[in-house]
Amino acid sequence: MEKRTRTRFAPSPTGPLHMGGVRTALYAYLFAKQKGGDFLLRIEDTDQNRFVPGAEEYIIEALHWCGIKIDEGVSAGGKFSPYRQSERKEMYRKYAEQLVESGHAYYAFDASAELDTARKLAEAAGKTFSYDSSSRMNMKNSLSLPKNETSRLISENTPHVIRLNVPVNEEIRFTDLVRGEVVFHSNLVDDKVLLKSDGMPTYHLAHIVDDVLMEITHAIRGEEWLPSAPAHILIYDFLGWKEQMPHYAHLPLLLKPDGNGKLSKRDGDRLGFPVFPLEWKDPATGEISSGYRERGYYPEAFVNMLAFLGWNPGTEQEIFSMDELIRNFSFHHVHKAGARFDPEKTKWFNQQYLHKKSDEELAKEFLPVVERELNSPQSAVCSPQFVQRICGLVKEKATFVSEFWNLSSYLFIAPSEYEQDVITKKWNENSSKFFNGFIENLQALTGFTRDDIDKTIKQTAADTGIKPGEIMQLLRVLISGRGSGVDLLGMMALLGHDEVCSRLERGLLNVKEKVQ
RNA sequence: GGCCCGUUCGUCUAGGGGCUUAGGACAUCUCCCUUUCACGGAGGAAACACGGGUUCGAUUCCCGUACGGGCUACCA
Repeated sequence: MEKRTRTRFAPSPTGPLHMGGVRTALYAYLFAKQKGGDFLLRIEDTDQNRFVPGAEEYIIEALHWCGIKIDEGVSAGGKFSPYRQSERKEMYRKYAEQLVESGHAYYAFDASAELDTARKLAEAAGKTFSYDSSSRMNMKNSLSLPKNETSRLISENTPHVIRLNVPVNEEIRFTDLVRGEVVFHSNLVDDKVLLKSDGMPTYHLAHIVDDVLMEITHAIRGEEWLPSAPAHILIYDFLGWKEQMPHYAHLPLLLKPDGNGKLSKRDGDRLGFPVFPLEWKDPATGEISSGYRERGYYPEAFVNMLAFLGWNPGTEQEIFSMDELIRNFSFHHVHKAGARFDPEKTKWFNQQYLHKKSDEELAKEFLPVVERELNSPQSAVCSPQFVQRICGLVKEKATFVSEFWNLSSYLFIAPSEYEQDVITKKWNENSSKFFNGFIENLQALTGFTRDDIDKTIKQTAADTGIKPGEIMQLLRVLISGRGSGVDLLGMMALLGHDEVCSRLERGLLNVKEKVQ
């Protein structure tokens, strides 16, 4: 029987989750769900120096906002608890020691100052220091030191790490889910630290132990891990875990919209788009980084956009719900090259989702804004029905609900000022003639549908011998104060007979004063 | 510098020896619709990094070069 598919997202709580991280989580989630498996959240907090308070909560909230459900792990619990590596600290030593015993790892006593010296020395010679088969016998470790010396140092509690003993002249190969077969030469892999002197494992050891213990079947992570993958393959092998080793998938990175390099927090500030799903306030500096949620993006749009950064369905469909993404996701369609991020396309996705919402749904979002702006929740113009109709009128012109108020405030509040440019340019004796007649005809009207209004305009124009085109924009200004806006006839029908007539009268009065 | 990964319109990408006049989307331009703006519709401009092979034939396979990215910590 096939093993149950289990993927995990394993971030470090060193700050807010970057959108690249969200995408990694998303792909892992999509794959697990497609296979009917589990998606776990594991927190990799083995570096106490980089721990940032609030980061873990942020990660959980961000995944939740995106609609990525955690089946197991931090915040959800599960039978492999705990899921925070700092709480699993004691479990890792055993495996590191096992590797030392089998000769696949060794104790190293080099102080950080000594390592620095070695690096500087190499640098001066135009080389890069690497703690590996070429240098390890010149360093202070249980391979280079006599046995009794090692025992003495250990018994005296000399600070030490455990390093991987990488074999010489071996080819290390593995199959990556997005890149196919990848080959590395062992001589180029350094003797990575497995267990730090504070007793904490490094990422290299910890993620392997946890992935095996938690029965992870697919390890999905960013491309930055590809160079250390051979070391990981070696560790699985040395621990006797070849069978349990998950399939690896290394995802392409997200690149800056302009210039060189990978997408960073600074690009967002510089180019004015969020890099984070949620707003984040740095606890140390108080600095605030904006988030997609606070900018008014729908999580569905954000997720849809993110899914397409490096993956495509192979068809021409672009709008995908989470369920559709789950059904269609495939590593075969994950692109190998890094993806340059385009904030413009993100807006387009949001616009698509906004347009798909019903007027009723939009009204629910917009009503609180209206009440706040008008400062009077009881007002008749605040009625849900009225707001809903405005949403219908305005949504085609918007990308975010947050634009609705600017696009429609004149429907709630009669204008007190009138766009002078338009009046200056278009107002003449004919207009005067037309509007005098128009107001009378309007007042006599019993019905007030778009059609009724349309007919009245045409009739009045014909009677006064004026082309409708000459007065349409003036009519708009008289009623809304603005030279452009939502569909004019729709707007008048919505405002209703009495409101339109009174706005028209006031507008006319105002214009006549100005013109004389 | 060394090592690894990559390279199709400005951007995200489809395609992967002949089905291609290289398809779609964003952005851009033109027109239509709307007597506004937007939406929508129609159309335009726009790409296989370069050089060698392999082959009857290469954007597709191989090699090299260039360019881009990543890694090169007791960080993940």
